[in-house]
Amino acid sequence: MDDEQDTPEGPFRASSPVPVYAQLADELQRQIEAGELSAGARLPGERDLARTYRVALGTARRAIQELRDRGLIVTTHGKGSFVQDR
Amino acid sequence: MDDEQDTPEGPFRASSPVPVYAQLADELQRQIEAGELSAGARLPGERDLARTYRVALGTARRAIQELRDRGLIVTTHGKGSFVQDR
DNA sequence: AGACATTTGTACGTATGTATT
DNA sequence: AAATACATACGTACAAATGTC
Repeated sequence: MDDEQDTPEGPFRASSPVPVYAQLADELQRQIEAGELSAGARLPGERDLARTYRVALGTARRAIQELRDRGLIVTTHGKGSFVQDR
Repeated sequence: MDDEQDTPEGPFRASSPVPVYAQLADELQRQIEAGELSAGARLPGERDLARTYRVALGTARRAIQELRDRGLIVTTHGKGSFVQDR
């Protein structure tokens, strides 16, 4: 079934006390810990994430920064963000 | 002479290999290390910085984030950014 | 070398929400 | 209640790094 990219995946709500960027970061962390995103795997691009989860580019970037801060991924200019080992 | 707030202070140039936000962070770090901003002192607000240095709000915020990352200041919601001891 | 596509980085500007005083 | 200040969220454009052809 190829119904995964048009599923809204979200929706994240701004009314939550948890910021949208943190909700997205949490969701991605869940995917990493569930093994849906394995170590070494590349995350979807910022724009892909923004589209998929219906958030602004800046919000997607903020979520990615959050994951970097949590030590879960490493980002390289021109390449993408990759899940860290451990 | 009170000519300090209308002096452009900058100007920072986007043509530099050093990003504008880093140029601003460097300038503020200089002021801190020169004692122009002492430990415990509050930095100008983000919007003040943006106006004074003629940069966008987001760029001023980025510079402040940079100083946080460098461990030079601490920011508190609703209060401001304060120079750290040491 | 050069062109091209993809992806992240920087910089701009605005509106609204939340915390502090 | 009001003023001030940081936080979040939106959207856009161009620059820079990477990889491929």
